[in-house]
Amino acid sequence: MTRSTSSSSSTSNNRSQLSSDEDDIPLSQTALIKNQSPESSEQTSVKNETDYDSDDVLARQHKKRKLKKIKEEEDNKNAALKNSNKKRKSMKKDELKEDLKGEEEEEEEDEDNEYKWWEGQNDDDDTIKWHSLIHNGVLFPPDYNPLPAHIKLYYDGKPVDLPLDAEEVAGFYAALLETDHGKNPVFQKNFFNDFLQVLKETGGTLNNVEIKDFEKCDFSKIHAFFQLQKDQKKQLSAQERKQLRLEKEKFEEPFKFCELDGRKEQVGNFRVEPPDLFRGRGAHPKTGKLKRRVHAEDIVLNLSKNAPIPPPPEGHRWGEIRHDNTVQWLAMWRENIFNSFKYVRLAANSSLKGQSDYKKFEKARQLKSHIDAIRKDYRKNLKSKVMLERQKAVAIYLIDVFALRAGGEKSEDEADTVGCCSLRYEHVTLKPPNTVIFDFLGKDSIRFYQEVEVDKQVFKNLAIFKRPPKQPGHQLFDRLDPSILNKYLQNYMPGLTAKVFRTYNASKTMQDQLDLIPNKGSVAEKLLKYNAANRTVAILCNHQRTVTKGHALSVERANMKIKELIWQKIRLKKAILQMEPTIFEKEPKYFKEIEDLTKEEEEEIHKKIIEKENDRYRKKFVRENDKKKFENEELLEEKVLTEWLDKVNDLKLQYEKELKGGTIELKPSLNTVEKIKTQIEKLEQRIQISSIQLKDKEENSEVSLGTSKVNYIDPRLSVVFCKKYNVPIEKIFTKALRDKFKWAIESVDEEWRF
DNA sequence: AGAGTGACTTAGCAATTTACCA
DNA sequence: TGGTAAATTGCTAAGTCACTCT
Repeated sequence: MTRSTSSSSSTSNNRSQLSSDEDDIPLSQTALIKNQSPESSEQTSVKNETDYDSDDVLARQHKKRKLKKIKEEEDNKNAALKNSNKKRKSMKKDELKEDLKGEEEEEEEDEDNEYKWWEGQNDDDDTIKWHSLIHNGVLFPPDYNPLPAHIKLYYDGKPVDLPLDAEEVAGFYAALLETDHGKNPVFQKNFFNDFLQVLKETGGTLNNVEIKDFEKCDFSKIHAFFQLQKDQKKQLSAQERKQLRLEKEKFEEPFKFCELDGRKEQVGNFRVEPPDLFRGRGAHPKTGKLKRRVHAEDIVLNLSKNAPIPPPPEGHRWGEIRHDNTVQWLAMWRENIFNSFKYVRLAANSSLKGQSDYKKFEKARQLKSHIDAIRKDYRKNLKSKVMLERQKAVAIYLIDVFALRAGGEKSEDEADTVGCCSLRYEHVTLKPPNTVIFDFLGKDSIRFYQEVEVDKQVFKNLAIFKRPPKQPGHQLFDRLDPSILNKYLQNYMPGLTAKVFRTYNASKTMQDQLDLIPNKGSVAEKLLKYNAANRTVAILCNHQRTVTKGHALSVERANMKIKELIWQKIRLKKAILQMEPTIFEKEPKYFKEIEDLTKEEEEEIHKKIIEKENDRYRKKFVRENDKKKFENEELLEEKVLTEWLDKVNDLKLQYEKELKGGTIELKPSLNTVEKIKTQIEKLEQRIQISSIQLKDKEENSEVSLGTSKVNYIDPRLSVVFCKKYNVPIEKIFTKALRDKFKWAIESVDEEWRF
């Protein structure tokens, strides 16, 4: 038996795990046999022994026992899945949709058959990442779709005919014309250089227009065309959208999953990055450069020795086929901006990623039993006679207390950002007696600005590190780099590095914050407290986000809404007094707030409401007529609108009357004091809720909670919180996060602590 | 030890989907 | 029931850190 036949048949043993396709073709064979009917491919499957790639016999035997159990379970599942596939084949398309929906729910029930790596004993050796790996390669972006003939670049007012490859690049820029990137001179320069280069490679313009000057290029027609396309896409009906989405999904299906050690697992970024202009963050010297198209020839595939090799696109061949089971990636290529690698890897919910994640948090927890010694040592070493030791001590202090990153050296052609070890003179300002102002750009050019009080000795040391001849531009920690620091840290604990401190302090902070939350109140209230704890961590880690462009406006609106609610409440209270003036003596407190609303404020609110109402009716008028026009019905007359607006005017007059102390007219149903009071209570609740939401919104506007939730906070903390406080996990983890953190959700009890 | 490489995690923003409100 | 805002996911840039080679 040859190697390749042995592989395809051995994998067919496991294909029940992979029957994601509508038809029955196992993944391993779709790669081999194209356009073959399901029936015939089914017949080609032959039973075979498990066939691992590893030449390491010991490792093989070691794993065999574990896998055997899994295989048995798979076989059980096999029968069930086959049935469901048969059922599907006999169904019509629209029935299929329903069925797919139902099946997703079934998946949850199916979980007994799933591989739960966290339930077995975990072996520490993770140099071998897999024993068998089968996948369908990568999904390439579509070929360039040329512009219509009449859409062109203009140079100095003249239309330019570009070779397709150059047109594509021009299009990349045109798409960004109105964005910050498009307006950035460095971006423009880098783009233009590469654009000219491509133009040269493709033989220049087709109508002898010589392009020399960026300023003379007019991309606006291309830009407008893209805009039009976007708008048209928006116009699509819900059904058309769904159709497109389904088609896309079907197309992607073969790439979404792979087979890892016989199990079906999700692939993360199976799509090859499309060509585009490089969008560097911050002041990036290379921003705007052309990121070139990646072809099969550029790609290295990594899979089992005897796995079928997925067919490359027609007319192409793969760059290389590799069989390296010490790495997690399925495919990789070199990009042309930095000559670095891009990888296709497994999804966050995969067993490999899950295990790394688990190990990361366990490593951080391990730090608990060393942190006291480490802190004691760095306090002592702050006074060391040896400069290197002092620098280490201060650096670890900063990393521990302010959650700084390690701060590796960066090259000239990257954005100028720093971390702890790469801090420079100008990033730290000392304000006696012991205040330090940090001001620098960190990862992603996010500003780190903090004015803080530090340990006296740390302050002294920073002053020493800044002493002449040091001046702006010089390294603060001139004896240090992350590798020296990390080597030192390993003395305390194997695997201890600077980044472990971030994980440790983030999770520790979260635990402490959660401990402070009282177990009472509504779910909404508890969630708010959870988010507040989450926010503490995000602030510690300096996780920011740019305020959305509509933020100010939306805060404004929320404020207005609250004011309006308060006004409504006061109006009702006034109405009560009009109804029964004597009631005031009984509860003066209840009516006291009426005075809080000034005439001016009330007038303002009236104005806003009237504006809003007018607006609403005008929009309604337009909308209904649009609809009638579309359905060829008779249009509403202008008169109708006038009638509506007259009604609003009546309201306006009524308010004006009220403002002068006139009778408040309420809905007929609000005819007793009791009923009005109930209404007031409802309003109060709404005011309460809206105020809390607004506060949350404002406090969160510049803080990104997601990053710490995804990367730093041990998910088991959140799971325990949910269990103890009776909060549904769905309120805290999205579907994607529940999948990613399944190991945490299923492995923890209420007593667990970080 | 120092540069260079390779593989992995962490990061914010854009695009897309869902929820919500009148 | 459509339009808007919030939530979620997708994308890929930008870090960290181990390892290799000299």
